Amino acid sequence: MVSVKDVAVAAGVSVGTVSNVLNHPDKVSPATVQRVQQVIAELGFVRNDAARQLRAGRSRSIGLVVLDVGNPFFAEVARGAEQRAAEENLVVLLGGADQSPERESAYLDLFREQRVLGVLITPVSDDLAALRRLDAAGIPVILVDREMPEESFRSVSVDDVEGGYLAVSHLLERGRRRIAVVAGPASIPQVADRLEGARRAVAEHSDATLEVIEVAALTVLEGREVGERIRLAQDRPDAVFAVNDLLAVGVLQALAFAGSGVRVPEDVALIGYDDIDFAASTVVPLSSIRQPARMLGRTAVDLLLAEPEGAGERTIRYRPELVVRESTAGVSAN
Amino acid sequence: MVSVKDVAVAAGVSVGTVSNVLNHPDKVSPATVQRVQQVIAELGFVRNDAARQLRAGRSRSIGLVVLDVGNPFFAEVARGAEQRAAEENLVVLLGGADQSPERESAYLDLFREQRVLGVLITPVSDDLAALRRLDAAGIPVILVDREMPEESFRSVSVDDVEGGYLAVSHLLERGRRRIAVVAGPASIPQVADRLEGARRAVAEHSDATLEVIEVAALTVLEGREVGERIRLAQDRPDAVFAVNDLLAVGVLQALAFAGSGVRVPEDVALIGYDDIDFAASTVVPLSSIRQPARMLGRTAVDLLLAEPEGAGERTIRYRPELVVRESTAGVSAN
DNA sequence: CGACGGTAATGAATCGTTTCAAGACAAAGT
DNA sequence: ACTTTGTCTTGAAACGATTCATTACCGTCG
Repeated sequence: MVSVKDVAVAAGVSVGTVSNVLNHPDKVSPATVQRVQQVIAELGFVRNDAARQLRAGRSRSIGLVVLDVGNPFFAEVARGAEQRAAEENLVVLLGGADQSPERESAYLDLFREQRVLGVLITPVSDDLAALRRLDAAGIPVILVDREMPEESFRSVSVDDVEGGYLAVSHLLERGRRRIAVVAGPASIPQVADRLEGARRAVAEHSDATLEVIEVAALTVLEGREVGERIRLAQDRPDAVFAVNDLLAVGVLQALAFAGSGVRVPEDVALIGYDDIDFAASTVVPLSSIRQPARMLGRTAVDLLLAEPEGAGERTIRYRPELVVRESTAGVSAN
Repeated sequence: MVSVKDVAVAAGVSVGTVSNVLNHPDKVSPATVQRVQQVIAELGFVRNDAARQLRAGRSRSIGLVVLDVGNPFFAEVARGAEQRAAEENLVVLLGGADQSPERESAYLDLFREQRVLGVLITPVSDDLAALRRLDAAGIPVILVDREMPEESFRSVSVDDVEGGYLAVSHLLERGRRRIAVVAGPASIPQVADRLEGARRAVAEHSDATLEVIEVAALTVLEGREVGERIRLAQDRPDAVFAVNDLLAVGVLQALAFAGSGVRVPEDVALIGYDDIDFAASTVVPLSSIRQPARMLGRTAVDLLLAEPEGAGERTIRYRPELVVRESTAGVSAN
């Protein structure tokens, strides 16, 4: 494997000069730059990043740990982070925790060994020890889509309480009163917050009721099962708020097939959360709460790169946005 | 930041011994191991992977470049690769090319600088120069979901010609004769092969016709537009084969909404490709061609890790499998 | 009692790059 | 002619972990 030394010899210059051609071409005479680059091309020299990092003391990469790579929302977040990082000539190491604290922790260890510039993470576990340890070791931690007011971590998130409130208020405005919320495990803070928002909206209408249906995972399949139960229920709700679009899509499939006897939105209105690309194009296009996913990724990188001390915001919170489509369209059922 | 040296001093041993505790604990007396590990814990020492790599000459990571991280099929492939890699204490660097040759090439450069153990890739471009260069530089390249008989790269793939044949044969068996194929850009080899398979199946029935509808990208949105056109067409086909599930879902949405005047599968049968999780739970559950996505990822890693010379297979080809659901169910329309 | 074998521990050399103080050289100024 | 200024280039040190030849030590055996 070709090293700077080989290049130096072949070009008849010192290793220092080769390095300068690579990193500070302005410090080297044009003729020399030319010659060295020629040799580099001929020999097919490629920098050894390990050596470079070793010298530099830190890497040029950022670690990103998300709950689930398969979830389009997080795929979007990752895209945003990558784009922003690329602009700074940095690289994103992407890890999917698949909801498992073990995998999350494995990635954190890895990132530590890699001396990443920082870690962007949507934590699964509530075990913050690992994160604090990173922080203490000088590796900044940025929380993504999660906030912890009492902690010192910087974060970029979307107001989930407001999102939940928006969703359910919208249903109420449409005249719905018997609201069901399909919620994932309450241990997930995003879920808890959206539920809280839903409760607040319902509290504003004395004649409205709220039923919470808890599921084990935020997947299409779980949503489908819940939808099935709703379809067959005696006292069917007239509106459903699913705390994530995957769940909503599942519910929709159970309700909206021909001959189900239930019409969406006429009989049951449905709203999801995240506004994944797919939501815009389900059978009955799905109303949803949009989160600026890509922006979340970009901003997380911004936050990481900002001067660590003082200056910028430490916590950025975006506001979610209601997107109305057919699944909640039409006049009130009442 | 704590280094082996610091640990050595604190534990009253030499750096060599600390290293041995880390890598060959059997060579060190139990008492010393104990003491050193204690100190490591106290000081919060974490190996610097850059230094380790530099010395070792190669890294412990594998590069994976896929067409699109957002596509559930590739998310699955990545999962498989990660699992297998983890078993060998290796790590997968995941890069999404987003269909862009530039991004693909950027990742390859990065992986080269990282001295990855090998690169698993589903190439976007036909420009193999970069891949050959990698190979020449001693970084093995494994093609994923793609095959190039005339090239020397090892590969793991699924027989796309057979898949296309299976799909369309199934439609023909159901009595359909006017087949439309919704195909992505023909420049994508997977697409071309599936189309080829479709042609072969049609050729076996003299009374069957095949219409090819080419789209620019393999997305739900594109599928939807095509579906719209099909719905309104004068001489509507009685069956549609979409070369990927995202397209199929799009087509389905344009056809299968209440009041569209078209029933699936009665009027138009529909089959997709990939059998993504989502396919099983669309409004009209989607028939599809299943590919062992996770296995593809696992096997790619296996291939990479196998003895480079001689011995094992160089090319592994899986067979796709027909999965019948409602979108092609029911008796023949004829 | 001395040689031997085996186990533990050592410390210098090494990987490939970047940095930086110092040197070489030429052009410009006095 | 001699200093000054500035531009290029050099070569050695440093980053942190691993390796390996060497040394130290202790108990055994002849």
